[in-house]
Amino acid sequence: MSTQEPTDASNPVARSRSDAKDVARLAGVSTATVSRALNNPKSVGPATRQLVLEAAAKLRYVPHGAARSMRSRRSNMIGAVVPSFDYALYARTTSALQQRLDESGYSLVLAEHHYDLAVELRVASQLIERGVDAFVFVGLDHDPRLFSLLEDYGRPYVLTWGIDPLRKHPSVGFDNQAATYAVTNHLLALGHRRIGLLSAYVDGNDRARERGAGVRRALAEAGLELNAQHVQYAPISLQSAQEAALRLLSLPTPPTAIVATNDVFAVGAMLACRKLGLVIGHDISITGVDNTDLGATQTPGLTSIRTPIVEIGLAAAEQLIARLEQEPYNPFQSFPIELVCRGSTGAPKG
Amino acid sequence: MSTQEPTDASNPVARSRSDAKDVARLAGVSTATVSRALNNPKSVGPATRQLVLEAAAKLRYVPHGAARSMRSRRSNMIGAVVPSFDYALYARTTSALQQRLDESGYSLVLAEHHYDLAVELRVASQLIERGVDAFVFVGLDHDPRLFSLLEDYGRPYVLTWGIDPLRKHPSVGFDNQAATYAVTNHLLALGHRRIGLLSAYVDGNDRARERGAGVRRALAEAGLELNAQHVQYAPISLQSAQEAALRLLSLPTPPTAIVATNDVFAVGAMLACRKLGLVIGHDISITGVDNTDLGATQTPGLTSIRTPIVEIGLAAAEQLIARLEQEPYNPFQSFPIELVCRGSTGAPKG
DNA sequence: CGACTTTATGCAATCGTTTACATCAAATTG
DNA sequence: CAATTTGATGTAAACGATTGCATAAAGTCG
Repeated sequence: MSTQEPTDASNPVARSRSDAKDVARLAGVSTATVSRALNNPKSVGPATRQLVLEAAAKLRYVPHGAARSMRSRRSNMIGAVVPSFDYALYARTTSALQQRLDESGYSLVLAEHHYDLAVELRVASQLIERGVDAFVFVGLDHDPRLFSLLEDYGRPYVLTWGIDPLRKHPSVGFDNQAATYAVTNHLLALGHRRIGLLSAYVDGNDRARERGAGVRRALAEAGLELNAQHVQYAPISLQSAQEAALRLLSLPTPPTAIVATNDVFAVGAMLACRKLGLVIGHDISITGVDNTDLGATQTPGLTSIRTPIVEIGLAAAEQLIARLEQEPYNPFQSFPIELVCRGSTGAPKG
Repeated sequence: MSTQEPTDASNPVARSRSDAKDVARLAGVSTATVSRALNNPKSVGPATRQLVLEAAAKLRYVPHGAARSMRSRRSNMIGAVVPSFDYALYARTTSALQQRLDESGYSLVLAEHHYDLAVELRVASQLIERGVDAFVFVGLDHDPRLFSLLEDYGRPYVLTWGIDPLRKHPSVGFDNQAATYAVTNHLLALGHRRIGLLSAYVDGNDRARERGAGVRRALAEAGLELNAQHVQYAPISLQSAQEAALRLLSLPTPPTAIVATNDVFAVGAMLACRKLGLVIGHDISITGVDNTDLGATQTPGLTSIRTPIVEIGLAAAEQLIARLEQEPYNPFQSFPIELVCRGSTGAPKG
């Protein structure tokens, strides 16, 4: 080891570790050559390279990333800021993202904001401090200061789960409005006329807003409209979705079908129906969005929209990697969605 | 800005940003004072502090973490290495972990190893390179070289989802064996004698191994044993669990109850039963472990074991923070579990 | 074979903080 | 009030890589 201070007992982290100097000494070369042998192998002679590689292996040398990123201004870390992990969806997208990044030697730094755009701004700044090279965000709604920050610090980013209609911010996703438009038309075709909407809060949540708009558009085209009483908002949890659905179902003239803006809400609604003894798919129809296992395994199965959960993660990773490595990339990527019909929808009872 | 190079066009990351020198200049102090004002406020005069804070705010100063961790040998990043995120469980634990870390100013760096301990070793080394101060791992089974690496680089760590029986490695979790022991006894009490086991592969997976052992122990105490034919192993996915369950159920004398080592397997088994037209809770009983929403919302509800999913994440975070800040901590923490009975279990048909 | 190119390597500056040490003014004390 | 302590600030040396530039050795060509 380079330094032999009396092992710094006050710091539980720092410890003996071999550095480039140690490797250089053992290999009988300079630290410059060590760096080159490791990062740009073809720039050193084959014999030297071999020597360095062996020395590095023998010393179990792990380069000091902070030192590297200080000089090279790159950390090889990507930050992902998602609303929440409890929501299995973002976990799956993030998993795909992480895998793809790992393949290219990048690590993922993760943060949640729990649907609070101010928190999002704060954690993004924290991640810049940690040195992440680029960002993945969820959704199109963000604090304008977030974009200034990213601009100031020159950090590439990509928005996910939606496509920026103004084509101002690179984004990968799909048409959220089309998702609920499709399920609503499906319900209309079955004969439903009184349709309820179970939605996440729309403030700062463009996905929820668009999904609500999809319902309204489909209804409008059928000459109907969404009764204000037939709309309920709730935080994303089974429990609160269930409560919200109960409110809908206890109305004097309850809807014959409930469109939920995601599968969690839909399953919450199913719980409410079971509690009330309603036969799902017969007494009432329910639809979700995202086609998760949670919905698919219900009895009856939940009619839903397959969304590009994994594709979004992969595409986001690939776009950022391409940008960081100065390769061509497609800043706007939209994936198709698909209606998946299961037993939770049927003709209205009357 | 300190440097005014012709904006380095070859690097998509680096850009203009203000540094401590800029803040120092604007505040009319030295960089040392800037650092002190920001990190150890009471070590500078109140007027100076104010001046520095204002300058920093005006310049939207974000410290350069790499430079800091280079000098101070701390990155304030914690690494979490989990098997997979697709499995909602680890996502929830990680979410809790992330939140608790965030509260104390730490960031979470994430990696998955997909049940491959060699990959785990590789990503851990990668995270050391990124400079993480401490680690969270899942489970007790690890490559011995992982521990040498952590030792060499002096990185504190905590194992989760199990308690090291040898008390060698700090760990927070619960008694996995007790979980399946409890459900098996529940089934035995209902009168079941032919019990099947649906398990994850046990290689490198102590949780699965222990959960299998719990079943065997309960059976042994009842003078029974687990028929080799009645054990099926599968990767963790609904699809493969369903297939494995179908194999169990197509035996000449199929089990009257299936203990799954987790809820995903159990729900997979439920799908298999539905496919065969078996009435769950009557023709066959099924149990899971972890008490997830996926199981709880099935019809009938899945009998399962509530495990400390969130508690583990919080405790892991707290232990590591305490260690990093040289405060007392409890290296071994075991949480209670609880049997949750629902409709998926009942007396055997015969 | 001399002039010139190419290739491999070393030297040393540099990245942006933190922090030990030096300095100086103000406050405290016998 | 001189001596000494205290507190606030500045100076400059780290931290461990990367990389532009210099240099030396080897290869090329007319």
